[in-house]
Amino acid sequence: MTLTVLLADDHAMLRSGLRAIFETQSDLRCVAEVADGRAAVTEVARLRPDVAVLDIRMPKLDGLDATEMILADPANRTKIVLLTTYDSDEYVYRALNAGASGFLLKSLPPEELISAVRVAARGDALIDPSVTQRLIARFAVSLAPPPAPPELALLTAREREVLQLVAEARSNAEIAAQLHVGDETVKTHVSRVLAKLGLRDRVHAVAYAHVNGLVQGGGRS
Amino acid sequence: MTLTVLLADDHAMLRSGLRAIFETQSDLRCVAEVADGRAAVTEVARLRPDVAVLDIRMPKLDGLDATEMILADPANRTKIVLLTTYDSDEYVYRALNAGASGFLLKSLPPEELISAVRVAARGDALIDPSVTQRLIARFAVSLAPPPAPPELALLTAREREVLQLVAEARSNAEIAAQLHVGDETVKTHVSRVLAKLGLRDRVHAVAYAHVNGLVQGGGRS
DNA sequence: AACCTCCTCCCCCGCGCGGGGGACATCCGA
DNA sequence: TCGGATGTCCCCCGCGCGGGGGAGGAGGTT
Repeated sequence: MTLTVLLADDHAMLRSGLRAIFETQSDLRCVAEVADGRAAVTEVARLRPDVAVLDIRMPKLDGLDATEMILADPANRTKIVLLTTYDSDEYVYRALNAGASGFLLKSLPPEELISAVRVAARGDALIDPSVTQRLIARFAVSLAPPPAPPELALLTAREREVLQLVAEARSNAEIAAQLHVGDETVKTHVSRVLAKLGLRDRVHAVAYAHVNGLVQGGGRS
Repeated sequence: MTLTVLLADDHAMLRSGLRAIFETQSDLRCVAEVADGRAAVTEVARLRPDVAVLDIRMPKLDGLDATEMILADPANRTKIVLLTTYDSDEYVYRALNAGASGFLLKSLPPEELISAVRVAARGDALIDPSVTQRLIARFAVSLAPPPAPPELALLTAREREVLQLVAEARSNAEIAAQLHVGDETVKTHVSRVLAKLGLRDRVHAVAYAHVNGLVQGGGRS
């Protein structure tokens, strides 16, 4: 399986260099070279390469805008690896938001770039280590799971357990069976949960649980 | 300049394997091997290695807790590289929050681990590509709404509208008022939605909507 | 014209659900 | 030792809900 690569950089010399590097790898094939972002977008749409390596600083359309345009079209399956000389936080932020699969500095050893292309092609992502450090510091906070609302502390362990099951749309009878208790017991627990959390009915309970991240998949965010 | 490394894993075999790998590198020296997290903490404090490679699953104290304890002491300049077999999001979150300089899966090729140790030693950070991808996805929440399930196409515009409101735990009467129609109409819509989506009742509809990201703040995820 | 989809509204009927009570057991801390 | 919290089970009652029908009108295609 050979991977097709598109190269976009406004310096012909750098393009030749990268192309030479890629050609040392039997499984990589450089199918296009372009000198600006607009050409990158059109050529990606035409050739559908597996990976596009884009410089950020380019004429007409910079690498970030090109990334956004390429990934905005769901017909494109091309993975984007961005190259830059300067690792400004702003660049990184936009690149990740646009959905790039790689953010690398030009100071990176060539063999790392090769490996990054393969990583991107298989659907994973790679960020330059010097950037990763700052990224961790800055966004570890934003990964924090939604804070558990304080009123949850009012619930007993059993009640939280029941709430979990209610959130999964289980009926009282199903919950009773699963917990090996009578359904009247479940009704009592549910009633207490609703009273303690100030919810009207189990429908509100389901929404509450999902909004507050008490359930998996839910709520993605 | 030779880098000193501490190795922590509860499997002696894996330790030996990693040690052997490190010893192929002239600039790396494995100064200690420990089998649990508590020993890792004390040995790091005693030996002050440049880098500590910790397995996450360890007796007494897991790698994450050990990382937190080590980095909590400002006297330690040791960088932490975490190893794990499973890349649960919870692990990643805790690792990054604790300030680890590396988060790698054991499936990683050995030479990558070597390079990760050097990266960590110079103050940068490296995250396993397969994890990075999800990290980016989570970071760029706005651009990664969960793909809408195909059966949603079966719904008419009105029905989707009603489903939205159902997902927000609105009662039929409330929905009727908001849409300025009779409540019997709403009942019809809800019935059609349930039938088309194969859901038993509105409770399931609420869970469905949240799981599939039809509501804001659903899922966490 | 006939036909279809969609939105709208109406009927009856059964049932799960939630609130209002109460009861009895265990465990634990005052 | 007494009480409080918790978990378990039971009663009755009202009601929102969902399925089963039916029906009319608007807007579109054939």
